[in-house]
Amino acid sequence: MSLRLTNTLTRRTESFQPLVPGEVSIYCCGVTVYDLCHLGHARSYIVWDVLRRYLIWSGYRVKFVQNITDIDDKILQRAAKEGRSMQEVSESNIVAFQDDMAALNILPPDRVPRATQCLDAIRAMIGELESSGAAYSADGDVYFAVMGQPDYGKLSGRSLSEQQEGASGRLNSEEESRKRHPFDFALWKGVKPGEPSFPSPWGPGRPGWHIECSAMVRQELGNTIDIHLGGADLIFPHHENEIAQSEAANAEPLARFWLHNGMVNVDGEKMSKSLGNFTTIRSLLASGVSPMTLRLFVLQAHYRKPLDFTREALDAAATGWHGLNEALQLGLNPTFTAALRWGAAAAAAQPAPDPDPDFGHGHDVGLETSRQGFIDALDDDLNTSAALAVLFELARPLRALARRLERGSEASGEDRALQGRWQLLQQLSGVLGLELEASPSSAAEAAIGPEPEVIQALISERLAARQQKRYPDADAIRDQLRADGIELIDRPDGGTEWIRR
RNA sequence: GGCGGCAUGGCCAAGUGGUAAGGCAGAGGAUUGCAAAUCCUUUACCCCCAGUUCGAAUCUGGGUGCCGCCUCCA
Repeated sequence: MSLRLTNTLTRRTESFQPLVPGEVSIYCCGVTVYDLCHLGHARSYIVWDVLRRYLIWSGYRVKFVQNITDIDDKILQRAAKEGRSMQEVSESNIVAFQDDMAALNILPPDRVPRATQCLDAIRAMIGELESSGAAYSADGDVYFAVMGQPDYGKLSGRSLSEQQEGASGRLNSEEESRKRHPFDFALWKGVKPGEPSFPSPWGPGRPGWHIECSAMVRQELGNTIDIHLGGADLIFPHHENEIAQSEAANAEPLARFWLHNGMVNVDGEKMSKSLGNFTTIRSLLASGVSPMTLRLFVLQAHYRKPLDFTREALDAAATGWHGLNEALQLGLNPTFTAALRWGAAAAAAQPAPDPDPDFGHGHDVGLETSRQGFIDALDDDLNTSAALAVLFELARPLRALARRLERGSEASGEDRALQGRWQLLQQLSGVLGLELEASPSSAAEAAIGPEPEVIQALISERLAARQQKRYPDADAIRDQLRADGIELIDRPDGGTEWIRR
């Protein structure tokens, strides 16, 4: 079996084969940088990051382009409100966006074109569309004429005739009156007083929203790309219009596969900047939600379905990630690897660039089954939920082992034999971008709570109480330490360990 | 009004014809002075009605509820 993806264009799940064998070209619609990114953006980019990592892991050479819209009405509004220039607003939000993406372990795109840096390509394409009659200019604006495109609406499943009535009610603004058809959209907007502008054959102004993507795709990746990505809210009008422009200009299909991710909902409603019901990525991270928890939260649902954002679901993901993290610690924590005699090879193991076809041959057959289960899951239209189930099953004994070692147990020969399982878990987790984080007992958290000397003193006190069978006193000490986040573990040999929780 | 999607246990969520993955939470047992951890066991009339079929959560028709897009939005 091979990768199958649900293509919005055909409304079917189809077998994916790139145009050029071994190479995949991907364009992903990026953000308009007028504000910080929220969980909805995180979902989208996490999901596409997994697609990209999976393709790379499968052996493809992937070229991944993602734009940044740095000129737009909203940015101008924000700039006016804050007394800053459009560039200042864009720049600060671009930096914040890139920080957020890095924090979420999302691979940076190969190319990140910005609208303001692609004006030549944009103007060239508008010029072509105007010359061919696909677009027309009107009072310094240039509009795309949808009536000239017989297949307009093929992505979103709308027909112009059916939509006309509903749309006619919006013919009120000055801009609308310049359009020949209500669905016509601006390729170039003539400058208005007080706005920044760029020169063009149609007079000073700035590009419309949709044209930048068409121009960038052609410039960076060519006329036809393998996969075009974006949120489901972009299907209409943005992607529909991209198709119209690109295909009118190039006379070739824009993209072979159109993939769209579902929205993040809050109380059953879409999280969005305009509704104001959003939680930004950085506020989530600042509130103590780990990046990997966020990834797990997102990947537990199928990418095309709506995902409800609730505190409970996030907490469940945090606990779930904690368990996976414990298993991943096993091969990367020097104390554990020493106990298991796994050696440097284990610590150095990284996700392999390709699936190892020999894996499992002469090894644990169960591991090969797991590996294949993981591949089958992702091949099935990126069923990350099913892929995670494989990871959790791989992790279960590793996690148990890590906990036993943490509590001072000796490693058995059987434990040492789990190295291959750990390596597979690490490799597959990496495909989902789930990677080890500092353990909770890291230096930062160790600074909180009682000093080790104090704890030891209390443990001694408790030991005395236990020896005298004054159990209520002993338990009082346990409870007191627990309130301070310290858990006591009595070992069979009579010793007492403690860990911070 | 038009187009599209969704409804699975306490919560989240896979599963598209052969009686239901996984995560979180819960219960019982073993073990422990008590704990912790570990191990074992365990928790589903798949929104409703009708139909197709030997057999349906899964297909068809109808109904109900919810959501997205049709204006900027990942």
